[in-house]
Amino acid sequence: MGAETSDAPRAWRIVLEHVETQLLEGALRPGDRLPGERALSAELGVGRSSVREALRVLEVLGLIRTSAGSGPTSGAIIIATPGGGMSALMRLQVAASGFPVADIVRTRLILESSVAGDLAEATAPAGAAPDLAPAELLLDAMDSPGLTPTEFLALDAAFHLALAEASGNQVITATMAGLRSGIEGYALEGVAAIADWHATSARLRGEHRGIVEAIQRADAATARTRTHDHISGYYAETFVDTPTA
Amino acid sequence: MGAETSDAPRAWRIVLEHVETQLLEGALRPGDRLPGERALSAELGVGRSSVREALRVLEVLGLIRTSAGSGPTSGAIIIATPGGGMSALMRLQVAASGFPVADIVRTRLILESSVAGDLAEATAPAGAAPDLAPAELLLDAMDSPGLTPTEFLALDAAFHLALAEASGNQVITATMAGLRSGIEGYALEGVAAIADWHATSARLRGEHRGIVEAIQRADAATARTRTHDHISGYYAETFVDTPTA
DNA sequence: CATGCTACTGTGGTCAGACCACAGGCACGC
DNA sequence: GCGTGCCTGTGGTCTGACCACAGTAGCATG
Repeated sequence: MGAETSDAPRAWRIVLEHVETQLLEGALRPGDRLPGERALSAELGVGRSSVREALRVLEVLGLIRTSAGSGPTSGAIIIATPGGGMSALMRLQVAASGFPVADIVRTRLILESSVAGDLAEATAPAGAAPDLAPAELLLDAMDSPGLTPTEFLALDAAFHLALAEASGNQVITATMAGLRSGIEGYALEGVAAIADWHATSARLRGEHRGIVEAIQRADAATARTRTHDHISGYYAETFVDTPTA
Repeated sequence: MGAETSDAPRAWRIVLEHVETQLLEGALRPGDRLPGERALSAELGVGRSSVREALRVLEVLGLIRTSAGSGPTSGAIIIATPGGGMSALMRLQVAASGFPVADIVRTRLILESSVAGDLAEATAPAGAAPDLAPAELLLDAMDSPGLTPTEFLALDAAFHLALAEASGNQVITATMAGLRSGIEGYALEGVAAIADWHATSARLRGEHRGIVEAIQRADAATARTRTHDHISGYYAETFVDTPTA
């Protein structure tokens, strides 16, 4: 059977909307399994290839996880891991010149400063402090001598992400993961532009400690400015044209 | 030919990475046409269905636009419209409970307050003011009596987006478009929870004017707090549990 | 009766081939 | 010179086939 004769929205979109509807109705929840591709195909009256195109989209967007074989863990399972989809989106948009790197950095500045400030404010009432342990573990790991710049940057990224996670805001966490992915390539290139990596990494480590310290001291204003300066300082060192806003 | 025997990453991913590489190398730029599906299939040694799965992903992510027929506008053309992909991602993640609505609202709060403040700061040096005309046109449109709540909310969303666009940050613009899409359904439901829509819409209109006024007065602090209060106030009215942070 | 192995079944992954609708370009006829 | 219709190439879709994989049920064996 060829293309639909009448109005016919694209077949794969039918599948996508069907899944979205099921999700909204609560008929499908994280952890549930989708019907098999062949079943979905028959149920919706579209070809299996169209079903697969829709599933591929859902997979890239971090909505489902697919695995072959049989048993309860096989098939397409609803998950909700926004980080992956966000990363793919940002990476490709940067590659396609849709997202200027400077805009990504500016957005990081806004988001991360805010996260640090909120974390500090949440620390105010003693006892209700957010959990910074994961972030501090990463700081310790970054102190280990002999790290290559690449390894260091990976830990650096993980540290910033750990702060976002500590804030408990999943949207911000996923967005930051995506932003970071989008400029990962540039960050690695930027290392080459740094004259004295040893000095720079030492400074970065110190700044990280300073941010955590300000948060734990419940000093929101300092946490914000230190975060801001930390990020803009790094990009000022690696890029010629860096946003200062 | 069936599934690959050896390690073989999934075929569609090969296509995706191929396009991404071409993009990064500059071999493919916005406006360019991708090779036809059949050509790509032959070139990369994968089936056409696999090529299509990859193209579908790129399409949903806002990287390409496809159209049938012949001529220079047919085929898959590189575009970079991040808004669409971001919207799809957010909408589906909310549907799948990956993104709590409260987190989206909190993120809006951060982003939009910051945008308003930056806009005000950019206004400081006379003459270099950002272009708020599109936003003001929307405000005028919102003054028209007889708007249904749905129409009003659409204009409201467009107004907030216009501010983001005025800031010139494409990442923030796209992200805000996505955030908005993610909670669109909730916003519409929320209207029902409002006792006096007439009074509420009048208040919203006034708050919008106030934000623009503060920006034009280059009063960043006021622009920030007014934006913050505007957003959190609206959600406080429509939701029971609204973030106040 | 307990245990280990094997064949089966259902799942996604992939490919090949076919047909359709659509839109531009070209050649022919007027 | 101009208009009309065919031709070709494009995405869009479907069908049918096969493969690799993993769990499971059933059989054979101790």
